[in-house]
Amino acid sequence: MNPHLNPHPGPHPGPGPSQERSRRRRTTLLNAAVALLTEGGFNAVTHRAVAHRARLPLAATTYYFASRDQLLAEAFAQLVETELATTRTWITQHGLAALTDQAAADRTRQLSLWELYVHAGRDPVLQHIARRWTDGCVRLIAETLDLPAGDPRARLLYTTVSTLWLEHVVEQRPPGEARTLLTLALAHATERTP
Amino acid sequence: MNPHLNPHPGPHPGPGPSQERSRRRRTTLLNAAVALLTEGGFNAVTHRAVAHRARLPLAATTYYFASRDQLLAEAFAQLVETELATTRTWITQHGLAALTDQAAADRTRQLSLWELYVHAGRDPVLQHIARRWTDGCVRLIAETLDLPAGDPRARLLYTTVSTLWLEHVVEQRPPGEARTLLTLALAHATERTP
DNA sequence: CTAAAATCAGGACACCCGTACCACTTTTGC
DNA sequence: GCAAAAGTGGTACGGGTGTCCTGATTTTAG
Repeated sequence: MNPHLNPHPGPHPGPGPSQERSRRRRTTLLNAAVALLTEGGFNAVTHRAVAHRARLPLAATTYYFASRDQLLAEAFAQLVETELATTRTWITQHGLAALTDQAAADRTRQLSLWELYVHAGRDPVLQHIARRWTDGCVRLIAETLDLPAGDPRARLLYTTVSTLWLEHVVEQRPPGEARTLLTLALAHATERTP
Repeated sequence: MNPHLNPHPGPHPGPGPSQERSRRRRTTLLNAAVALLTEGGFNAVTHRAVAHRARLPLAATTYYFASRDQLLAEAFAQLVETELATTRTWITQHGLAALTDQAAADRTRQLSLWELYVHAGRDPVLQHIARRWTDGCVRLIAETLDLPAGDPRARLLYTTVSTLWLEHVVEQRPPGEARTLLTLALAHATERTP
């Protein structure tokens, strides 16, 4: 009776048929979701809002993503990758000591990143993306300081950076204190390298 | 025409009339909101859920709280005070070095606390409650270490504690590494006090 | 070319939400 | 005692949401 009996429509795995347009639409939707996420954060990512942003019909979102949660998870993953890349170039251009100023640059993006990070505490699927974020940041710091992977000093320095980021994004304190604390932590991490 | 023309009904400021029962009901609602918040976090706090939890009719929530946002704000404030008190007694009982184990004790409560903390980045009303949380924690650490208020070492130590808390709550890593990092940070903060 | 599979698009369903309304009872001030 | 104010509770409204269904259209495979 039904023309297609697929319980979950969606694009089939493997080499799909009309991938050209199809994949483009999917990434368009994902980009729209990320954009909405960074602007209005979390609650702004609805099927309707994403579809409208991508100039696609409502059903497209349910067609390409099994559920809103999966859409949110992929958007979170992409956000993490983007932010890691941004931070990497920031470090090479301005150095570690200026890390606190980076959060000032794109506050709204960091805000939604932390929003999803905390939300990962309730969703095991998001949890490993959250770990990827932490590990990525620690690795970035370790590489910059020429420390071996897993060195507790890099790990410790990151804990300070992380809180300073989060506090700036949430509490919007004047950036002076953050800079002071960061240089202090940086001194601790590098003063005598055994 | 209307028996009461109050645009916002609610209990009037000042010494209300039948305060006995009224105030009790209000705190009952607030406690229910906090309970729901710590269990299901954020989205679980709806007018209906709170009223049902408090075994009160739906209209009670809108009667005692101008809006859901205000209810959430008061619940957040109470959660912060409760958590600060809990942390204070924990420190006096187990010491600073065991702070990371505290997050393990009541993970869900800390989770919702951080949820609202991040949400404060989008709501100026919640922002100063978030500051109260940070300041309270730093003050607690400074007092324990006998450092003057505003000493950057206490502030720096808190940045580490904060991230370790958050990471435990979100990523659920094994607590061993957290303990190691905390003692390391503690050593930095206390090794030579000028 | 043709039939099947994939994709598209619009609408509809069922649910939950915050809040407002309104009749009713209790308490308060005089 | 008595009006007015405060408190109470059941219900309804309007809006937004995720998801599903059902046709029409396009693309692929033989």
